[in-house]
Amino acid sequence: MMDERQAVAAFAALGQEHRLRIVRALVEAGPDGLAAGVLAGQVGVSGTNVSFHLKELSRAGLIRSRRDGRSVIYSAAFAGLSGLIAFLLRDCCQGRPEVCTPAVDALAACLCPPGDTADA
Amino acid sequence: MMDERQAVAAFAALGQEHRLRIVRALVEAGPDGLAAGVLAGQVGVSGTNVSFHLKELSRAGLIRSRRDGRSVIYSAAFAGLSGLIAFLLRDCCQGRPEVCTPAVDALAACLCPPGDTADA
DNA sequence: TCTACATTTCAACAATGATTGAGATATTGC
DNA sequence: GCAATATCTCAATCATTGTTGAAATGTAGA
Repeated sequence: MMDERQAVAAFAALGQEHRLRIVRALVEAGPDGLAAGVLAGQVGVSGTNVSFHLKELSRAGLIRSRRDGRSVIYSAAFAGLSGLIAFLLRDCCQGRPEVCTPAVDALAACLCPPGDTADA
Repeated sequence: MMDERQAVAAFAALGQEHRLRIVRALVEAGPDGLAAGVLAGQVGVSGTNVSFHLKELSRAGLIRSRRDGRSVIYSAAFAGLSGLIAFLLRDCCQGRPEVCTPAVDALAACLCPPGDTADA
């Protein structure tokens, strides 16, 4: 369960043009992810700069990385994204929990495939 | 449909301890909303400061306000929140659109009661 | 091992954002 | 109109954050 501190860090991470583009590119790319250099080109920033932003996003628990040859491949941490949404919308369902709760759960299930845990 | 500029502004607005607390309090409060003074007490900041943050959140389209007597009542802009989530997750459903798309739509429908439009 | 490639670390600067207190505006009841 | 309440605007200060270039690290192939 995500706490306030984590949620603030995650939203702040997304509240930056280049980082939001990175996350969206990774969400779109799916579990296969993208190399740091590819992301730099796609987002339009230098290698140094993309590395800075990727580190921020990792600290916020929104992306994860794995090394593949000389490249580092980044991918979206779907559990982190799902937890963030759940945190924001917790207790949002006054009088209509029968609609909202299943929707949040369905979204979490969709975003978070088996084996993808919240801890990155 | 929310664009990148709006989404960055909205995430940046949520990426601040006091503002995130304000939004969560308003989400929890539901459509009735809360007065600025009540929010200041609940979040733990001065009146001057809560006013600054409320303005930021309004600019980001995440809250709306109405005057009631000498108080100004703020409430969550559920359409804005829903649009933000949809923006973040657009194209998130490689191979499984049958799961993800309905979940996003259901959440939007839950958050956005009839008559609550995105432009605030 | 040597060279090329991919990414990260580091230090410095510029830009942006949060907080505060004093004063201004708007609303209500006497 | 006057006093009290609620909120907002403004200017100044302080802290955080984004960007850049140079140098360091790690990896693959000749």
